[in-house]
Amino acid sequence: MSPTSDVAASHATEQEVEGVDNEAVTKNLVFVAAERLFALHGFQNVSVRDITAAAGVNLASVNYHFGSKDALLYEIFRRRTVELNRERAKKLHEATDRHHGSPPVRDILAALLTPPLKWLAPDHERRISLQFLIRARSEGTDEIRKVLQTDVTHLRRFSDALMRARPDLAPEDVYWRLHFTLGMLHNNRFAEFDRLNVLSEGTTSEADVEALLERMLAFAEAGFAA
Amino acid sequence: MSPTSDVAASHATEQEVEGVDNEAVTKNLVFVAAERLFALHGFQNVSVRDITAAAGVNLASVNYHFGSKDALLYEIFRRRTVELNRERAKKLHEATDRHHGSPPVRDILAALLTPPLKWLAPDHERRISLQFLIRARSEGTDEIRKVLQTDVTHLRRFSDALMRARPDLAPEDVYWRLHFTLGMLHNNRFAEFDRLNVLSEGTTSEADVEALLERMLAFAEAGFAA
DNA sequence: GTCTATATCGAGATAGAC
DNA sequence: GTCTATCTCGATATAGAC
Repeated sequence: MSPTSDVAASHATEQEVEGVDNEAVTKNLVFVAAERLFALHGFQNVSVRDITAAAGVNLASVNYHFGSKDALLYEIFRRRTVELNRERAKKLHEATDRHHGSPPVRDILAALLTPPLKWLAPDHERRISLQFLIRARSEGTDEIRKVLQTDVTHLRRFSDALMRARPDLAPEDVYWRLHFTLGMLHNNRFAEFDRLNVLSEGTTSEADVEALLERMLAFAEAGFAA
Repeated sequence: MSPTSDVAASHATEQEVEGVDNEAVTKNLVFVAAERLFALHGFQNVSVRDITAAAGVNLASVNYHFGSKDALLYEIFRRRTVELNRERAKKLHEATDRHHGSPPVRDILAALLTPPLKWLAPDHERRISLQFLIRARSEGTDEIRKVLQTDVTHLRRFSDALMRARPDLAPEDVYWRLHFTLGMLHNNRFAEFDRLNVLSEGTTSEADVEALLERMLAFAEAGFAA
């Protein structure tokens, strides 16, 4: 059912569909262009003009479709966060089922790290989204930082699971080690990879995300075992 | 030799000294205020007006003493980076002497992590400087990021030492694990601590930097041993 | 709904008085 | 050297034509 398959269809319907589609298309163009530019250059270094120019839409589109530049940033952040955390929760759930209620540390960490690492792959559709999320965490608006601080229910699933896996550890040991693991994850920024590549003279390649995930899991699992 | 110990001294000399001192004082007031505000709120969220108001000096001071807001940021970054890396290099040197040329992994990591962790102490003079440096790493100007990427000689001392300590590891294993360790370090931002405190319901305290250093060293050392 | 033109604001930088 | 007043620019947001 291509748009041209039935040109004789009612004119009114066609206009309606076109209108709705165009609006959705424009809004999405803005969303995607903004996410990309924010991820690459930082929120404050990208103007509404940059965004609309890159998206090939009108300057007023941002305010019309999202209300403000801040609100646009927030909407991107929310959508991608929900998306990422849903993947993580699904993997944690699967691991819990596999192990009849209490998966080992490695499986819990894998549920936490695999989704973002998959997003990091050079050809992955969400590659730029991950960079956006990492940036938003420290460069975002007050509203975003407020959400990050108060909404920790997502993380709690993982700390709870880790405590069940390691009941011998004091809770604060688990929290700190989870903090360290997240630090490793959030350091996966393009700029940091570039720096690492300079240091290693090109021998480290972040393109092989499977290998990188394995390295991170091994490092973090050993840290938890200590 | 306090300034009031010899009020009968030559008037000309006193004026000269006062002039020089006042200039140095003003410049330093700007430097310190800017470092603090940048560290707390981010480079882009702090205006020259904010800085001069906080420092209690004139609006034109930033441009007069530093040339521009960017140049001010750069000067703070350079001074603190040199300061931090000097402490680290000294510790690495001492460890190398202690172990007759090739210190173990733990001592190398301690040389890398102890100086910044000491700075993190609640009553430490450089507490805010560390937050500044962490922020500058991702939020700084292009010039700062360029320096970070090209000047890796400081880091190379540590990767070389680690390779000597673990000649059995492939160089890229060392580079990646160093990258992970630095990720842990750079995650020590106030905002991340706050979030961790919410998650742990106050049981994690970053105020005890000795304990935090020990935790980080144990985690990273285990990661290197894997 | 879309787009142009513009209002409004706040920023960094600076000229010129003292 | 210091400070006030101001220049200039670039930003977001929006009014109003179509």
